[in-house]
Amino acid sequence: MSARPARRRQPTEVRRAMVLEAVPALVSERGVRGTGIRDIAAAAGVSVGTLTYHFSGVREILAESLAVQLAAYYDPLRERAAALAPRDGLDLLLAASLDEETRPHWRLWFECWQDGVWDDERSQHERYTGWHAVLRDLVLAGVADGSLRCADPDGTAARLVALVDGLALQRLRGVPPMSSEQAVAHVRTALADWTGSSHPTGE
Amino acid sequence: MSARPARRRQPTEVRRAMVLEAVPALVSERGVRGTGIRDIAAAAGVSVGTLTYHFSGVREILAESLAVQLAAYYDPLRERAAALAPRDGLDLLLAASLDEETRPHWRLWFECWQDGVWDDERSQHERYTGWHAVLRDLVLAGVADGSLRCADPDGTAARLVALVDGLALQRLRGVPPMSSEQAVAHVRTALADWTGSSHPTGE
Amino acid sequence: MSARPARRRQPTEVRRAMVLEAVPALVSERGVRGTGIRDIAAAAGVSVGTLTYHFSGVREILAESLAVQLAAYYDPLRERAAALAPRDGLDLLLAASLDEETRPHWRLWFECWQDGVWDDERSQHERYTGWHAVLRDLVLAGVADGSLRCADPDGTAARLVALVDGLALQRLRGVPPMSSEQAVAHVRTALADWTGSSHPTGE
Amino acid sequence: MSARPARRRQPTEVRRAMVLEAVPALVSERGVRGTGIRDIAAAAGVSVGTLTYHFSGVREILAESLAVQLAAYYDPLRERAAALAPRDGLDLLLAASLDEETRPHWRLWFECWQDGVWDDERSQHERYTGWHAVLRDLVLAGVADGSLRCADPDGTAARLVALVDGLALQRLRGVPPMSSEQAVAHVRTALADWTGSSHPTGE
DNA sequence: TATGAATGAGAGTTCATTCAT
DNA sequence: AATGAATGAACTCTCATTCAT
Repeated sequence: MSARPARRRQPTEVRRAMVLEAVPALVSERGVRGTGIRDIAAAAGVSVGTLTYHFSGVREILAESLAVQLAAYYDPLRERAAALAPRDGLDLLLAASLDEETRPHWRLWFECWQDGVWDDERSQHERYTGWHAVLRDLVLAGVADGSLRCADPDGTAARLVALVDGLALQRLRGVPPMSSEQAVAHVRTALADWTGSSHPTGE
Repeated sequence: MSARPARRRQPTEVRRAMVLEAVPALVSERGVRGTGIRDIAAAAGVSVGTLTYHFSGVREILAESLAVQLAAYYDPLRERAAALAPRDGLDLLLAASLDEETRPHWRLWFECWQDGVWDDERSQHERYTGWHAVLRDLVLAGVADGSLRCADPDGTAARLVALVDGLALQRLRGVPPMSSEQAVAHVRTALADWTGSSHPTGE
Repeated sequence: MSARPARRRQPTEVRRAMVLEAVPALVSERGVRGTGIRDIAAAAGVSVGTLTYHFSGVREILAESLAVQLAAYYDPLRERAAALAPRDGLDLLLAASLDEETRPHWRLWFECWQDGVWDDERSQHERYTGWHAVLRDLVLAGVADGSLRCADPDGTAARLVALVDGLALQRLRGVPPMSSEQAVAHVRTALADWTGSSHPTGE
Repeated sequence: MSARPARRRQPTEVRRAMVLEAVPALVSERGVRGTGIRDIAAAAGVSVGTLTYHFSGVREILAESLAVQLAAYYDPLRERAAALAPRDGLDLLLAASLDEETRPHWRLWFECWQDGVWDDERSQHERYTGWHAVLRDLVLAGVADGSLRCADPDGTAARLVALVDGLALQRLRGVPPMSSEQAVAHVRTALADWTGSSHPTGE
């Protein structure tokens, strides 16, 4: 509508943040491959030159975007989980990983990983071993306080991570269709089977 | 006269098959994104024109190739499984899905899916509902013959599919590292927990 | 005038030659820096894609063009010189290096050298040590047959090369203006002073 | 308040001079082509905006820088030469043109000329006709005082200029390699041959 | 049926210049 | 006087597709 939004100057950090905000929706819609620097520029309301001024290139934009996105979602979640009893924290984390709103996260995640957006393994390692460690620690804590029973906490955590990944992937794929509720139910069933925990919400 | 003998003329179906044979090795090495029509032409020993003559485009080549590849792997496997007792057939299928040699399959599979190589959902649907149905039927058969105990065969099958997907994905990703043996052990543990089956090989 | 020249197919070597022919005029007019792949495409009457199909990139086009150009000019010249008496051959070579038509050659040469169009030193080395050797051999031959007197043939050749380069550069630069005739006269004067030879044409 | 102290305000002429000082080192290292306005800004410790405020553009910066640079080198040299006997002054000038430290000068010079950094011919004309005139005047003075013998002072000066240019070019090019000493020896040999002067240092 | 030269849109990146602050 | 964010045209190169042969 506006003829020209006029050139608004922003400090680098602000502009970077504004751009990064625009990316996930784009990637969620068109995929990493289909998201060019010109698309990002249009979505962010700036010129391509502005993007390469504030970022080293498309790769950095995507990588940063993903990192920001993941941190924004998981960090508060982890804190909320830490405030709960181990069994409840575990349930919260697993259920939240598969709820309706996480779709863009998973899409971004799988696509970035596949495209090798990260040259270094830092982020990947961080995300995965971090995620795995959080689950394992919660299982251990649950075992310690007697709310969970589990012979092999490390293996259990690995299976939970894989199950969540697989369910998320299937939901992303869309065939066969699986609702968020179904996915969460699946992971809760597995958790119950593996740790003797009954569903906290089912009480 | 010419030093280079003209290429042999082949009926379409023959030529198509010859081309499709050359693709998986290529994709396994360079990925779907890195495999161009020129690469395929060179690997198949034909010209690019020949490819677009026999196929509608690069997408069709990749899609067909994947379908052929998967069928070549899973069809005999299914038959072997069908010849066994349900519990053993189930174990065979799950273990085979994660053994060392399946890496190229998984790579091809994830990449093609991600890149949206299939416009129609036919292949995907076929693969996934087929795969899911096979597992479910085996679980049902095992319950029927008393070798397995399972309240929800459909849900169990869904969880097994997801777990296998997740484990394969993690193996592909490489962080944290997971051996084929570990992956198989994980899925066998889950199977035992969910169906009361003990590992056939562990007897 | 023609709406579209229609797409004419040419064997690679033919097309390459056609493209290479178009380059020197372009570079002579706009310089290496100002000559983009689009300019070359337009001048050669093909699309940019055609250029990158037949060449690995802009660098190769420029490098090849220069090599072809230099060879086309100097090779016959060398042969003609070889057929003459040493003193006359030397004179022919020096005079021809500075005649009117060599301007594009020099332009191409200086610009390509400066822009580092050649990564390898092959071409440079070939051109310069070859050129230097030819002159030196002629001086030596002239000394041998008594038509030239020269204590240091190698040094004399080096000075002649430098003088020709410097004169060509000045003509290219345009300030102060120097005609081809003046340049040739200068190099003949130097030759006479350094070898005791009088001008063959001046007799 | 701010940690980073605001840049000192400077009168235009002061700021211009400060910037121009930073350029030659940059160009000597990265070449004219590789020197962008951002590089200059960084090297001079100012922002890009400051550069375009004080200069009309990058061309002007390079052109000015070259002019300053050349003047700084040659003006004192000319004065020193003027204080000597003509023959010795001539020798000083020629030898100094080719000594080891002049490499950056020549590089700057050739690159700027090639890139057409100067739109006007002012600087070029100044440099070249000035240089030529200085040499010619020294030859004339040498002839007048009997220390040199030369029938055509103007032509001799032209040849000396060309020879120096050619030798400098070859040294810059690096193939075949030529030391500063060799280059100076060549020009002295030529000088001796053309003016009957023996080397002042050889006495 | 087979070829491979030709195409051109689109990719990411560079960079001198502009101009609001 | 000084800044640095913003611009957009121009660059080279990629590549699936087209089509004359």
